[in-house]
This record gives sequence, structure tokens and C-alpha cells, in this order.
Amino acid sequence: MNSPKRTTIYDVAREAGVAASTVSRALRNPRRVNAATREHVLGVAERLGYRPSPLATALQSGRTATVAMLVPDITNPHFFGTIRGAERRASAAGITFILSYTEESADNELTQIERLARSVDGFLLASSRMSDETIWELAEEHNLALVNREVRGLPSAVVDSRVGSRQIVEHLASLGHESMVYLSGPHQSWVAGERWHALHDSARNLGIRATRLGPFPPKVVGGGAAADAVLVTGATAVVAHNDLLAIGVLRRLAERGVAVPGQVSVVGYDDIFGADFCVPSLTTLAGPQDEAGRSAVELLLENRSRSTARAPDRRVMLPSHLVIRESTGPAPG
Amino acid sequence: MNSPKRTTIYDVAREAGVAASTVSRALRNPRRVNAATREHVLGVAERLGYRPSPLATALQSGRTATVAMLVPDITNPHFFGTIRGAERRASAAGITFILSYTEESADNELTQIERLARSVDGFLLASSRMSDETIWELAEEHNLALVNREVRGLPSAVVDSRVGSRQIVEHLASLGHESMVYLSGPHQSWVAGERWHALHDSARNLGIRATRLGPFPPKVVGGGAAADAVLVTGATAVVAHNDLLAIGVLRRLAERGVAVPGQVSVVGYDDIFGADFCVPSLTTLAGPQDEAGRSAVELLLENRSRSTARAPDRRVMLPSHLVIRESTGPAPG
DNA sequence: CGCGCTGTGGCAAGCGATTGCCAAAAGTTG
DNA sequence: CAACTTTTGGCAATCGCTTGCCACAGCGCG
Repeated sequence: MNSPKRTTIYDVAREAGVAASTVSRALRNPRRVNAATREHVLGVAERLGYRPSPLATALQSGRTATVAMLVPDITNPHFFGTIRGAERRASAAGITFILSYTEESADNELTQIERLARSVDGFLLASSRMSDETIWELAEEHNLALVNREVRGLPSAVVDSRVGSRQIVEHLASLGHESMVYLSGPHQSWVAGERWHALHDSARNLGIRATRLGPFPPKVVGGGAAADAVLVTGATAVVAHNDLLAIGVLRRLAERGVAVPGQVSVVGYDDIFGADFCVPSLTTLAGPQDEAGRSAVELLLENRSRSTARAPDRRVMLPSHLVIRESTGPAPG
Repeated sequence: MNSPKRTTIYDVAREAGVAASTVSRALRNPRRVNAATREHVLGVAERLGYRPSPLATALQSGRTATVAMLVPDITNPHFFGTIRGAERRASAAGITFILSYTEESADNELTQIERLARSVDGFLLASSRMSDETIWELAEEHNLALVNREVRGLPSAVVDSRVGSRQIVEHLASLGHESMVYLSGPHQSWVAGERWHALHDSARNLGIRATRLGPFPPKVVGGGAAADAVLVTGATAVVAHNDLLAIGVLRRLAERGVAVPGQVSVVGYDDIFGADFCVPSLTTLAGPQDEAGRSAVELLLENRSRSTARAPDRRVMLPSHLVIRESTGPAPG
């Protein structure tokens, strides 16, 4: 419970025989106070077990030493890496980390931002479902950093999926595939668009027929319908919007007796936990998601002290790489 | 960025032609103010886009509407369910959710608690690595709720593993196994002890020889050494401290050409993501981890307003159930 | 008609820090 | 040694909100 009485800066001041302001300075602004007094004050503070109140500090100074991360869906293991990376970085900087799930809803994101605005120094928006315009407007009032999303002029950390998508297509082409299907994710998903464009372009360059199906829910259960939809197209290769969906596809294809990669090759994105031990193991585009979380926190911290509203356009692009496993193989026939 | 000037309670007061205290009361304490004035004030507040400052509220009233959850290891998917459940419940109550990873270290837990003490209403300790005594002392000063851990006199939400462990042993006995090995988790882990005791007792009752090996790191990589250690014992059944370890064991056994469940049966705990699609799929003790997270938040909220330090001894015990899959089968010979 | 009760609203004192401004003390310089 | 500059510490206002206490008005009642 909240203990009866915490020791405050005033207790320390009284005990040390100085003014509260001196204690404050000794703590935050060492050079503003004489070395000897400082030692003394610090000693007393230590002895009294003084701990500053983050709330009081924040109220007065405006700095909260807190960031909030908004994530659309916690069920998706894809985000764990990002969350971990962000939390680690924040924690290392002594920054408190607030986590909030927005359940795939842009409205929810807005509500949370509104609610937390006064208590944080900035927001990490992971795979935000909001429109570019909305985000852009929010950036006017709040300190934002985007993860796996780009909006003109805003700081972001994204794991590349354009180059990686091209690698996927090249991989499939080299195996003799002539047609592929992209199983698309939620249509508000920015990366879904990026991936499709990159796949589409590369496919055209390499003379492969590429079509898009969906959107499908980016979950294992979404794979059932997706797999069936694929089968009627007759394509020999499937690229799923993420590994969850891919795993669902594998499962459904197995049920239907379709050989992978004998008849159909399957590729995913993210290299989530389990991608290496499902059957067949999944060829997938892996990227440093935790690094993305880490970088985003750094971008936020960089801008924390800035005075002008809009942050400079810092973008971090992290490389991805294709991990080839058993779910892709030569095109049949 | 933090916008130039937020509208405060005073702006509303001036605009509405009342005192700030009246605005405050209209907002928090509806019955303390005349219905008409209240409507009026609320209208003005709405019109001005007033949002209360959680910091100011917290500083003055002591209520922060925030809880912090301390988790030993975010890499472990086991915790995802708990985190999700807790976040959902907190969010539903309009409570801000702080997440902090303590990297399997009791010291880290203490540090975090110390640091956050003034900014939260309570702590959720998930699978805490701290000693009973330390936790007990902390409870003197802080509002705590434990997840998957019991300490005399403190509120806790745990997923039963005693009954479940007995089910595991019965399952193995029914398959004709006469010896089993428990691969133990970190020795500070309370559940590890619980599980071993339950397994041990049940085994004795059923005339099965049970031994304990370890501790092993509760991760996939820990499974390598664990599997090898099992093989030298000659036991026909392995119960791993959690699914990660079990999956590691499966992998190592496959490498060594040991048939599962032909030669050795393997059981895990938690039924994490992937337990159903690894090969062979894993028999495991499943439990409502998200429910545990949810309940723990509720316990915290119940105690939030209490005056005496120690909370009443509320314990929530959630049932687990054995999910039988392909990794267990009849004892060889 | 006078008295006390209840319903409402305002005043002002905090909550625990930070920080601009000022004054005293100490150090510098010619 | 006087005139100045620099260091160092204190005062008090402030951040935005809550809440104990008081005052006033309207009301019921004997």
C-alpha cells in the first residue's frame, strides 16, 4: 500500500540544514551547487532513503520520463520482438514503458493517445492502423515515432520489406515458379501495401504472374479460407502476409492432402517463434524487429527535448533477410 | 510534442463562471454539486476540449490509476497470455498499464519497484524470483498481487499445477510408464517447486520412480543438455518444466534418432503457441494464463482503496487441464 | 417569526518537486 | 583596498488538481 509518509525533498532539506531548492539542485544540477554541500546533501538523502516523486517532477517540469507504445494486437507474436526491443531500450534509459493494445482499431489508438497525452513524453506507434492524415495531425501535438510504418516527414523505424519481397520473388523464380499469389493482410496495414507493391513489381520484371487475394485476418485461423482460395487460382506459390497466416495455410493444405512444397510453395513474413519447427518448416522473411523497437525509442528520445512541434524527418531502415527452409521448392511439373 | 498550452480546470472555471473547485467536483463528485451547474460545467469542459492531467490528479490525491506488471522474461511466450489478460483488464478499468521486464533477476525486481513505487497504485508480480521474505516485506509498503506464486497472506492468482501434475502422472502411468524424469526450471521458480512436489507425490502413490534433473534454463536451447541428461537415466517419460524446454528436448531427441513417443514420451507445461504444431505435437498442461493476469489486476483494484497496509488473503486458483497430443504414448517394451 | 438543518459553491492550503530571480559571500583585478 | 564579477544558496511562484472548511441561501418546523 502507499506507505504512511514518504520522505520528501523537504525532509532532506531540513535534516541537511539547507533549503529545498538546494537539495533539488544537488540532485539534478550538480554544477549549480558547491561540491561539499552537494556531498553532504546526497549523504543525507541516501541515509533517509529519499526517492524522488516522478509525478511531482513531471508535473512541474513537463518531463515525464515515460513513453507509451501502442500495438494493434497482442495475440500476434510478431510484435513481441518489437515490444521487447522497445522496452529494453527504454528501461536502459531509465524510462518507464507503458504498453497499450488497441485491438486493431484506429479509434482506439486515438483514444489512448488522448488519454495518455499528459503523462508521457512520446508515443511509439507500431503498425498503426490510422490514416496518414490523422497521424500527421497528431504529430502536430504529440511526439511520435512510427514502427513499421512511414508517414511523410515523421520519424520512423521500419524493417525493410521491399528488398526482402524482391528476394522472395527471385527465390521463387529461381525455383521455376511462374505464378504466385499474395495473401494480403488487413487493408489498413501499411506494410501489406508495401509488400504487395514490391512483390508485384519484382514479379513483373521476372515475368511471373502475381495476383493478390484477401484481405485475410493475419492469424492462423485466417489460413483456412486463404488456402482454399489459393487452390482455385492454380498458382504454385503462395506468399502470405505474415507467418501466422502462412502457418494456417500450411495446416489447411496438409488437411487437404496438398503437398508442400511438392505442389505448392509457401512463404511467410517475420520469422516468428515456431516458424522453424512447424512442418514443413517455413521459408520466411526475417528482420530485426527488436532493433526496430529499439530505434524507435531512440528517435523518440532524440526529439524529446526539441522545442518546435514537428520532429526532423529521421528514418531508420533495417535490413531483412530471407530464411529458406522446407516450405519452398521447385515448381511442380 | 507537448503542445504550448493545455486547457486546465481553471480555463473551464473561468469560462463557466464558477470556481475551479466546482469544476473539479462536477467532474469527480457529481452529487456534490447542483445538477444544473454540473451540466453547464460539463458542457463548457466538453466545448473547450478539456482533458484532466493524470499527473496533477495523482500528485494531489495519491491515486495514480496505474498498475505495473513485472515479468521475469519477455522471451518466454508463456507470459504473453498473462500480460494480455492483465493489460485487457486494466485497460477496461481505464487503468494505465506499465510493463517491465526484470531479466530473471530478483534485484531487478526490487529496483523497479523502488523506482515505480510513487507512480503506481500497485504491482503485479508474475512468477516473481524474489524470496517469500522479501515479497512479504515489500507487501508492507506496497500494494501487491502475485501471479503464479503464493506467499502466505498475500493476494495471488495462480493456475493450478498440483492437480494438473497429478493428471500428468496418471496419464503416464496409464500408458505403462514406470519411471519418469522432471526437468526442473530455475531454482528460484516457485512453480517449479510446486510441480516437482506434485509429480513426486503422485508418482509415489502410483508406484512410479520419479527423479529430478536440472535446473535448466526454461528455453528451447536448454532442451539440448536436458535431453541428453534424460537419456542416461534410462527413463521412458520426461516432464519438462515448460513447453519451451520440452520443444528443445523434442528437437534434440529427433537429432539423436530417439523416437517420440516410441522410446520416450515428453510432456510440457503451458500449452504455448506452437505446442500444437511442433512435431510430434506436444502433450502439455494447459491453463488460463490470461485469466490469471485478469484476476491479479482485479485483486489489485480491490485493495487499492484499502487503508490498512496488509491486504486480506485473497487467492484465486484457476483450473488447468491436460491436453494430450502426439508426444506421449505407451511405454516401450 | 426565529432557529437550525441541508444543499451548494468558494477559498485556500496542500501534493512534491523545479526554477527564475535576488542577495550574500567569495574571489579577482588594478 | 575599492570596485566588480562569479559562486552559491534561499525565497517564492508555479505545475493542475483535490478537498477540508467555511459561508450563504433556502427550507421546514415549532
